[in-house]
Amino acid sequence: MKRDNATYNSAYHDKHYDAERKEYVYKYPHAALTADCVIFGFDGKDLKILLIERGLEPYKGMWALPGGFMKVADPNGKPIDLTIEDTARRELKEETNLSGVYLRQFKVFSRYDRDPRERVVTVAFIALVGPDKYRKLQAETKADDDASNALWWNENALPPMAFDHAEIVKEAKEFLAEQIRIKPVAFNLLDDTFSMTELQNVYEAITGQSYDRRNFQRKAMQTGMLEERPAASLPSSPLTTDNVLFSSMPVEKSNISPRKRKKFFSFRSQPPTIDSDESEEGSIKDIFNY
Amino acid sequence: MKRDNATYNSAYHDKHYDAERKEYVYKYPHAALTADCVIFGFDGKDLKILLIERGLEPYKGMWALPGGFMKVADPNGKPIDLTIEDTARRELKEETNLSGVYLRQFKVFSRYDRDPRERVVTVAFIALVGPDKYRKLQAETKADDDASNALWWNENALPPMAFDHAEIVKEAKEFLAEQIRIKPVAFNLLDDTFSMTELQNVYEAITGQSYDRRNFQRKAMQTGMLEERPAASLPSSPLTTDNVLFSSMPVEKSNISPRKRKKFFSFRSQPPTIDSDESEEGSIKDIFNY
DNA sequence: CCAAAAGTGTTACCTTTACACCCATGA
DNA sequence: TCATGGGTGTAAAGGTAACACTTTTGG
Repeated sequence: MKRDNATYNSAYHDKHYDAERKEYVYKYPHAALTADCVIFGFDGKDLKILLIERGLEPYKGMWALPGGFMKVADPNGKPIDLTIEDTARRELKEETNLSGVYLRQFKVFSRYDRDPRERVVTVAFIALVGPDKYRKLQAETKADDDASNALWWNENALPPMAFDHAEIVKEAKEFLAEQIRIKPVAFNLLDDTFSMTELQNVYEAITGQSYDRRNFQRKAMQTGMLEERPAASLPSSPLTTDNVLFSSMPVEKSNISPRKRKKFFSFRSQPPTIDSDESEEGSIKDIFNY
Repeated sequence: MKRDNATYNSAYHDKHYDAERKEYVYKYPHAALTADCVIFGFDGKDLKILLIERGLEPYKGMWALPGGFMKVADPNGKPIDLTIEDTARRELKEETNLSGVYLRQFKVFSRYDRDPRERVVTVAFIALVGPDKYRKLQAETKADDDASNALWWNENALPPMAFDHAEIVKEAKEFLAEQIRIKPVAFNLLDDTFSMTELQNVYEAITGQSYDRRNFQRKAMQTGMLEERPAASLPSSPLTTDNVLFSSMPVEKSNISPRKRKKFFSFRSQPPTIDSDESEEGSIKDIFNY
């Protein structure tokens, strides 16, 4: 059992900044670090993934995930204190103008030959975008007609992709399918206010299963995480779009409607918690799942 | 919407190997990449975590997770094709002499100041070790009496740790607790043959809950993942240890024992699959869990 | 011999599933 | 008016939780 990495460990950090030539010199080679985002968008019915057309070699003209390098120092060599999450957030903003969206790292991809230029290790993220922002982004990229190089693709009909991005997308979908079973992440694919059908569509799109409408609704309400939104409090969305199948923010008809109307809900992050005491013994419902 | 990272992207890869000075020169600074392992060991009753006492600054004398740098090229500058997983596996072997154990990355830690020497980003892994290897390792480190710097710690009584390793361990425990609910990872904390009590102890240690013995057993068998191991086929373990509370490999008393005896099981990775047809409609049992 | 572990089954309760009809809305 | 979406309840089946006594094992 040799536990002595002394030489390697100490020497590894031999490095300096050559201020004159503006270069960084290391005793040992370093891989480059990037953040790549698999952005899932929900239009009310289907799941989409946002891809960007590459304008540069390698893989010029192919589609790729938004992403970029983690910056460790500014042009003067001064260190920058941004994490890999910050990097992902920055790329989202720069490449797609998205901000305030759910963002979560899920896996590191480090195959030796995944980038032909140099050794590049990437931290892959998923981002989740609701119908509002989905349509807003779609409208923006459409307006940007000369070089509209960002596009929402149906998650089941993706184009050939650069680097190992097809593999990253595949794993992102698996990760999302796993997460939605055990955590309330679906709400990040919805607007503040949404219909039960939209919620169900999210689940069906991600899991690939279909559910009984009534049972789904009952189960969803039983979680205590949903709050029925009074019709009067529906925010009116001035946004007009072209081909919207499921409007999540219906225009209110001067809020008089004595008849039945579609119900809307919002997500209540913490359940009413009227629970009384905690028992010592836990449920074994989930044991050996999957 | 500015999607043009052209300059940055192309310039980022300016780099070369100065063969004469044996140095690596980059136009942009690169972070160092490491793999750190949270090794969970199960002694038949409790969960332990393996830590290593640092022999070098920084944090000399403190306890830390086994881990090390991803090597990107050999001393002659020739590229090495090892992934971050390979790096974790290598460190496990070098620092603890463990091999063939369950290993899985779970999160990247990239805080700016997590290493005082240079910018270091780490990919954190969990490793799972069953009682056999647990005891073997404990014996080895005990024999190594002059500088035994590797130790199993009770997961609930850990010493102060170097770097941000306390945070990494905390998240590793959360990750493991999440995983065990949805995937059959518990078997990686057990030997090939184990008792039902051991299996239950794993679940109780990780989830922090207690279960009814009979219900647990029935549920476990219903999964179809367990195979009862005939007493005759019990492998005899020549390993002798000092203070073993739950021997997972009982010494056979010349395999004659007309009376009842403790049952043992092994993990059957794929259930008998005598299932007939798949229905279109899926279960909604798991919706909104957590 | 004693203490602690481990084998075993049944019942009540709760959750899940399957299923049909009517009304509202918009084309 | 016709097609589609969406609101609503009940009963049967299946799964979970609670529970006690006896035998075995090891000290």
